[in-house]
Amino acid sequence: MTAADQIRTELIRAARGLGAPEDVDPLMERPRESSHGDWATNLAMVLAKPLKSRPRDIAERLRDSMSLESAGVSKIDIAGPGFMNFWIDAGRIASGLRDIIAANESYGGSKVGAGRVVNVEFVSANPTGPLHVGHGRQAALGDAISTLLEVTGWNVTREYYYNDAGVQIDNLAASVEARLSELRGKPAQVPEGGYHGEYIRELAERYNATGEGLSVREFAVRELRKEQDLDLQAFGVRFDRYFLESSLYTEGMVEDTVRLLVASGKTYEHEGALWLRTTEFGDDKDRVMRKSDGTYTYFLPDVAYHVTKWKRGFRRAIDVQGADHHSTVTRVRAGLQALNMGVTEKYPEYVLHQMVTVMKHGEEVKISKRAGSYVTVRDLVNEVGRDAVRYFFLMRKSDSQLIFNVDLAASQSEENPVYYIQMAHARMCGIFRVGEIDPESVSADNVSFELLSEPEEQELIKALLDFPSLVESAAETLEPQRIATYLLETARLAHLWYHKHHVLEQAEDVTRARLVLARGAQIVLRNGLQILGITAPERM
RNA sequence: GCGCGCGUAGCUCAGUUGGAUAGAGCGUCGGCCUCCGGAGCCGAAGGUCGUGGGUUCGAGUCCCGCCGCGCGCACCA
Repeated sequence: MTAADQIRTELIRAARGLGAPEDVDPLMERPRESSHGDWATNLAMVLAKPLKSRPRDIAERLRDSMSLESAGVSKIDIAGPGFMNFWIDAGRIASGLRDIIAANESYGGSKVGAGRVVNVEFVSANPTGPLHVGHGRQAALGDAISTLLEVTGWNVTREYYYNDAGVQIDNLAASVEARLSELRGKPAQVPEGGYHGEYIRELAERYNATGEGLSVREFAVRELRKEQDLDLQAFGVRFDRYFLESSLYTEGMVEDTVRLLVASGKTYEHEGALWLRTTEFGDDKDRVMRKSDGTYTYFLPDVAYHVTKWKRGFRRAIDVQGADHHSTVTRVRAGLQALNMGVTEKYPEYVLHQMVTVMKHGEEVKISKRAGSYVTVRDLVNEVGRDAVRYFFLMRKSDSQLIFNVDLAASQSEENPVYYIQMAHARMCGIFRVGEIDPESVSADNVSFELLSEPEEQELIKALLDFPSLVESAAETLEPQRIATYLLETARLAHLWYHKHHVLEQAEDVTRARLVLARGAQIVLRNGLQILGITAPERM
């Protein structure tokens, strides 16, 4: 049990003694000001109303009835409007390192997910061209969110939905056919809404050379799926399942969904089209399901697809998408509600991300050679490396626009946050290498933790001990950028400590204690990077 | 026009889900340093948190109006 947990328990006991409600749940927080102690609670202010007393009076009575020697509390102050500030012995704080060493790879994780299943769908690009930077942001986000859920005890399925049916694929096929026709000496126009990138020409050439007995359409989709898989591999993202939109048609799920929606009475015919009353579920206008030409709009297969998620047992599903798709949110949910099959209202959850702008030498980069009108994920990975691309995509919260500074991402200097964090980890490894010590052999037994009392040591240790609660809140809010920010700050503290205090060649008990701290920092930095899908090199 | 998102230091952005005197990096100014692993370290200046109201012990954070920017408003995805 951590010192904070002990204080909390004791606070609850004391508060009940004063007649506080049964469900009293004190909030423990770390004051940002060090003169406010190591832990603080606002409990006395919260209790002011129910107990009909002044916060400061309540705080005093709480203090008087608490016994906190075993938690290592050395002082309690009452400050401001009624905050209670707790000071903990330096040695007691440092002894928390024991948990880090013991947990090792699993430090930071928890079991709050309790093994429940969750489906995380991301990237889901149309197989109509190479992946662009927006897909890259989704890949980094989706993968990090998945890992966050995994380390907090969820059973995650990473899923990719291929829109391999519908109008965009028709456009793709027509575009390739136009280039093919050119190759064969008959000039042709790429159709309206078609694709113009260099890769379309390449596809036509390859089809012309081999073709392999496939239609242009089949060939193009197959080749582009292969290419997207290579992009994702280069980025280090793996999926557990690929779901093909076309299978929804071939297995009759689209038809089933239409039938069930009609049966629900939430549909009507108008001007030859079939509409769904999505306005009954919060949409601003009703939506067409089946067009007057008999084909379906995209949103119907989307609903059918999410029905399969529900039927496959996923009571929780998360979709990571670009914010330009945000209008699908109410529609898909409305469709699921209209089916009246018990799907929860907020199903699926959405993580929407804003646009990515790529900057190089102070100017916006808009085109790639192969894709023509946009920058691809592979361009970025080739230029700055996988780790930097991952970090830069994850350093901002998803609903902020993101400027990707290629020059900074590529630089091998401490101004580059990825390099800075990895360097901190490598430095910790360097201590063990120079000292010829196997880090796995570092033990917290018989260590004099009170020797880790330098301010830089205490700051670093507190940051390391905050890691598990940070991971939990990042997982709960689906916000990996919190991990990115935390790692940068923790790396800074590790660098500061490293510069000021030497580990090796000190008095033996000092060296032993500091090795435990170096080991703790190494573990936390490594585990944090792992959540973001970034490597933790041992030397740089 | 309607919907969603964003607006925090000169620049790029954090802000633990409502807490105390709003933080970091870069840049600027001043001063040290050459250290297990590399130009690193210390300090200073810099703010009406877009704006006007509201909610309460307490608001950058929640609610409403306005301004600015982005995205979306198809029988496209």
